[in-house]
Amino acid sequence: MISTINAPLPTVVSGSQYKHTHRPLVAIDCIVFGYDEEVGLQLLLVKRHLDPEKGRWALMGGLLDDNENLDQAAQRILYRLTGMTNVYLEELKVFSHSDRDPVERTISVTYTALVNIHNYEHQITDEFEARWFPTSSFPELIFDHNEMVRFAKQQLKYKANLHPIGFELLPERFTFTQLRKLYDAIYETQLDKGNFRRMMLATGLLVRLKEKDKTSSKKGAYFYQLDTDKYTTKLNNFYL
Amino acid sequence: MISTINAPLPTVVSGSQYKHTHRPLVAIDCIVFGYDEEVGLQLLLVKRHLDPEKGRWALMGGLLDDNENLDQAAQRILYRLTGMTNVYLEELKVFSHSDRDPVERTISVTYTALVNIHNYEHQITDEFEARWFPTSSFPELIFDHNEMVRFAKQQLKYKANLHPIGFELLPERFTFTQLRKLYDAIYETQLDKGNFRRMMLATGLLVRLKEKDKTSSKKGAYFYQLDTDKYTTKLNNFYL
DNA sequence: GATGGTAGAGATCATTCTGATAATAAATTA
DNA sequence: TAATTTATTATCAGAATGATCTCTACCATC
Repeated sequence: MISTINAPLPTVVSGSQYKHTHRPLVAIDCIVFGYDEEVGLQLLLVKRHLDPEKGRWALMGGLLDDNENLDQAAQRILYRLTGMTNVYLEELKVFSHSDRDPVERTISVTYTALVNIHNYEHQITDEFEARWFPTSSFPELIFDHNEMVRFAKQQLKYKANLHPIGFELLPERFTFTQLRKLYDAIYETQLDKGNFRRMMLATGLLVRLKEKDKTSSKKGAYFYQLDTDKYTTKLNNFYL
Repeated sequence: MISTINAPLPTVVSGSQYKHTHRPLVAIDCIVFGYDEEVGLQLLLVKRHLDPEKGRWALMGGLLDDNENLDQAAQRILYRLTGMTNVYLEELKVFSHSDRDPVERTISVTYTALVNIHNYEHQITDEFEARWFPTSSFPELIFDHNEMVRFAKQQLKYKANLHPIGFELLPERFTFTQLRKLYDAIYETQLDKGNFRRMMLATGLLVRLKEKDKTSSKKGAYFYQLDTDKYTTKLNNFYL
């Protein structure tokens, strides 16, 4: 049996506050994945700017403020530490081990995002030395941030299986080879060209453009583009 | 652009605390689903025992204490309000709208569980008037608890699609008809008998017993039992 | 004791999906 | 011209799926 099972229940209201002494800080940590064809799947990190562990690499994190919910806090924190705006962040999991932060009891709500690195090339600020690292090799992180990243990577593979996820990571126009290489990076494998093409086409989410990409082949590969309408309705209806 | 995006970042450490004034309460709310062949899918609720909204129906909720993480808090709270022990609780989502609790800023981490009602028939205490309600019609709940239940029901359908979930809801020995009726309840549909049997057998998770259930048929239906070893390894390997 | 009802347990069949492999197409280079 | 590279399409066998039907055991009733 767990040790705290006999701890007291919260007591009744006094005035306009609950009688409860334990008020932890609530933090948000953002795990942002990007993709680059040269270096593969990438993870965005910043240098921590406060003690303890000042100067070490960490996820983009901050504390929940008054008058904002967690989604808003995640947006704000990511913006203040990296300059990125309009990132689609999704709640991942709460990390709440009682001494995960040595300074003070802090629980952390993690958020994940997938972004196209090159869309933010010029937007990312240098203030906190935000930098991309390959997901296969990045520095040791503070606190339990390593565990957070491990969990997020698992979740990414899992979701990519079910959702036609990952378009966020590519340029607006892309070839099948580019798309397949992205999936290869996520799964750390090599998918079959023909079958991958058939599978992706079967979703009906791709629109073939007239132009071809001649950079990586002599024949030239058609550019494709996401049918954003179908894509959003598909994502939204997924839970039905 | 969101309104709080220019709010301050957390400041540096002073002594052994972060300089941050906003310390919300952290609550846990448990959404427990049960199943009964007579009445279908059920939801466990308790009468709220403190103001405001005292006496109204609510999810089993409480506040996070020192020296416990959220998983432990969820176990403790569920035990103190219902008497249930050893329930497999899973984190669902954090609800954090800044005025979701009128008394004081409180964020709530929700947990879900699936249990076999009849395993807890005698364990559930009367102290907080815990009661089962059909998921199709239960009383209006306090705060944002209705929204929490809605979200949990969606999630349940979604997961039942992918995982061979739901065995928690049945007695240890069950017939195919019982199992199918449970899935019918979750999906609010009528699945085909033959195909359902074939599908479930294909998972290799069921063991046929020698005995038959004669209550609902003259011929008698074989009892089946979950191969718990295979089941747990399957669940654990799902994220790989 | 023949008939029909009921619920369990399988069988069958057409369709689709999937993985693997091969064939074709278009351009470049040796 | 032949070889090479990458893109694209075709083919084929096996698995999975949905719909429908058959068969079995038992009971009730005429």
